[in-house]
Amino acid sequence: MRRQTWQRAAVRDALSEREGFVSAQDLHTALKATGSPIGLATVYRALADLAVDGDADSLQSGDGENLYRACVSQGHHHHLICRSCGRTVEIEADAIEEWAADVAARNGFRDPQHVVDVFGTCERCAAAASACEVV
Amino acid sequence: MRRQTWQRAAVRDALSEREGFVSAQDLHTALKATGSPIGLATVYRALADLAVDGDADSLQSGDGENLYRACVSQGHHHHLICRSCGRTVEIEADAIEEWAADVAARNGFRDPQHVVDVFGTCERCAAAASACEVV
DNA sequence: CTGATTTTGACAATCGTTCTCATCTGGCCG
DNA sequence: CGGCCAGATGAGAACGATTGTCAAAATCAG
Repeated sequence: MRRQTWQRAAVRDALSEREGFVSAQDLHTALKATGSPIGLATVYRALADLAVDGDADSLQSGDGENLYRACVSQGHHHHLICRSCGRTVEIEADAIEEWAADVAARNGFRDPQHVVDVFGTCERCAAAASACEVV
Repeated sequence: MRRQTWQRAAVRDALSEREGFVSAQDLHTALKATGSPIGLATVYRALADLAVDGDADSLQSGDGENLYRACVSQGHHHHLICRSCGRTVEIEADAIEEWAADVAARNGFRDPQHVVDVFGTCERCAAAASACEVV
């Protein structure tokens, strides 16, 4: 049975306060900053649990970190992620689901799962970045 | 300028002998097994170079490893990967490219990049696995 | 061949994550 | 209410993949 502890609640709350994906380390740092004596290992465990329960989404950043995000829609969906600020838009695409299933089936693969995420630079960051670029 | 060394060639060859994705560590082990005194750091560097040059594809496995694979088609494409044996099928999907670009544009995101990979269990492995399952 | 420059490789360092284990605690039962 | 016990916690060690360091070796242009 899964127990109700203030640590889990703290992790869940901290996660839902963020707009985009956060790393476990960041979340731990943030929690510590608020005075929580929560342990790093606990944050990892809580996040893993949330991900399993479908309350959070996880993906791996390019540099070997696991990122987590509180999920609004419970079902299967994908993300459009700003590579600069981490802001995230949830997207649904039945067409993709079908395509993936179809491709898998056509090649004799069973139990298709897919990783579909789109990265980009959101308007806000694109504007900020172009101001700095040495064009 | 990039110099031509037997180590790079060895890595490239070892990579193209494999049918699916391999981790840097595996490749290093395999090379060592053939008697090469090649160093681990060198394998990592060679793989990173290959990936940059477009001669190899890289992706991250679920458990924090970078996997590499010699690429047949040079252009942009995706993969259908057997989660059990690592066998890989290259797939192209213009529809996906368009969809990704469209989604990005509709949400005001610039420079869309996407991660689209399908994992499954290939026929061979599915057969092998079902034989073991405690149904 | 020679010299400049890149590459190599052994090993240490780093970084994210997981494990260990003693301790604590939530939730259920009497 | 009090006790019990499996599950949860946390400090720190352990771990595994990757990257950095730096002297020695190898490559290539002239």
